[in-house]
Amino acid sequence: MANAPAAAQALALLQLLARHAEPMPGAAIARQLGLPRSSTYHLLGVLSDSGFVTHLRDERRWGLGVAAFELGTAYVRQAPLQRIARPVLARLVDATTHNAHLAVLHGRDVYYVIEERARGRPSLVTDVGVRLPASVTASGLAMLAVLPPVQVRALYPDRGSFVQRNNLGVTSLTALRSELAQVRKRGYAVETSSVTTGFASIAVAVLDHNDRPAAGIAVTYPVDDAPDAAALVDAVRSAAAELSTRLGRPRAPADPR
Amino acid sequence: MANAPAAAQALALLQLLARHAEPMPGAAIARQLGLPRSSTYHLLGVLSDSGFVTHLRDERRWGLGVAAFELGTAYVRQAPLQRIARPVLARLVDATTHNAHLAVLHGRDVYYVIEERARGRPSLVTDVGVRLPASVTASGLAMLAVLPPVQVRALYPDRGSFVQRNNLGVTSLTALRSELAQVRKRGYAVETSSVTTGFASIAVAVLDHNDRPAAGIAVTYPVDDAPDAAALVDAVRSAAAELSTRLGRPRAPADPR
DNA sequence: GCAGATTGTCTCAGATCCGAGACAGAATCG
DNA sequence: CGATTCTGTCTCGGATCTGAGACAATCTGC
Repeated sequence: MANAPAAAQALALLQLLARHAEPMPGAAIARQLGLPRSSTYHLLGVLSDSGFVTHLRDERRWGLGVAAFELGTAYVRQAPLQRIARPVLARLVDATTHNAHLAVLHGRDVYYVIEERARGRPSLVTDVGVRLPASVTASGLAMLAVLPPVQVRALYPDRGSFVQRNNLGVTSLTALRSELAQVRKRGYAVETSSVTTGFASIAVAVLDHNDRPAAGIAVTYPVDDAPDAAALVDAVRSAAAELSTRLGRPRAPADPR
Repeated sequence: MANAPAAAQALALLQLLARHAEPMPGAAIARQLGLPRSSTYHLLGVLSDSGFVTHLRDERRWGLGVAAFELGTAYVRQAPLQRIARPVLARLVDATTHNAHLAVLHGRDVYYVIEERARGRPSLVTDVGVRLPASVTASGLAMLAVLPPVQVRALYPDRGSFVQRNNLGVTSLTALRSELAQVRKRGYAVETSSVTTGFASIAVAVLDHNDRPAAGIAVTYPVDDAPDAAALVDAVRSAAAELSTRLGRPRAPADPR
């Protein structure tokens, strides 16, 4: 399918603004998008007419507008991912008898969108609406592992970007990269006690049709249970593959060697 | 400025999806946007490639994607409106000695993005992050009053759309329209005790360069204080005009006759 | 206060896109 | 089970856009 280049550029502009902590000057937007200045101001005009972008005239900068906010909250309300994921997680919970959850990557955080509790299992901190640092969660590591390295680097520019939890979790980009290499090698991510002391998680990324992480799916079990990890891995992987397929990805994630 | 029609259409598509409670079939999207089917699938392709839209293949529907979510939360994080509004609200609080807040319209709710407390005044329910039904708040009424009537009707399709608070607030579209007509006539909105018993608010909409409500700005005072309402109205109106100008609107809102 | 830099607007023609409609596959209906 | 409808993909030429660069206004630095 051919592109609608102006549409793609407008979306890229929005994503550029979303990645920055502050509104940006028009020329910086053009530069970072690699667009002619006239085309950029053209797009900014279209985006501001529809409310996606706000021109802060006195600061001579451009930032996201209320329509961007509305889009984000409509996503949460409409919950397209959850609609198809909920039955998948319900089956995963039934099959494994452990809690399962679904999270989306959100900057350096994960944001939990489904928490499915197994019968007789305790509620966990990974409840819907909660955010946790991606680098200390299995879901987060699974998703980070399938991002291009430059994007991981952009997320973690310095040691100050890292947050630990329960005194656990990597604290440098080198350590993170090493961790992510292991995730890729295994085909799944794990964490033990860094989210909830005494609990461990196994997670796999759910990939969209462009092989980007749409979500991470995980099960959490008490360390003392010592369950059949290989069986859990298979179950989580199957669930992730099913979700990917339903999101339009042509095939399941490659099995590890 | 001429249009980039594909960009504008892509944004319109996103807003259409945001307005619907559920993902939509491709042909329905085309129909409601008044676009040729091939152009619509074209745009859906661009939008799904960038993650703004998700194709739910089994349901044969299209819904918002994770990139939409990221945009919304980037808006909240970046807070372009708050950046320029905060000093304006601080001055408003100083000048009036009452609490002031800023809210954005969000479907049938208002969402509070700034709460500026005056010295010696109590904290109110209208704290940052809180949502309240627009029809029971002064800020909400002020913003609804500047929406086109068809948009107001779309927000409130039936009596079930209305929510009261403290047994106050309109409960029908006819009553709402009447209320909004009064808001327009006065040039500001008021509510008494429908948000917090014993407190009243005066609000004015902050308009963007297309005369759409970017936010509502309000002061809240105890009813028993019986402050100089005309002075409060002037102060709120000035603050709203200042914000509108900084958002690129050419002139302040017209004074009422 | 002035020169230079930056921001934002505008023009218009060569380059490129958009969309009517054909087509194929899948789902629905009787 | 076959007909009909719906979904999604694809082609290609007439219609329209994109972007180089000129210009004006504003800001910054000296």
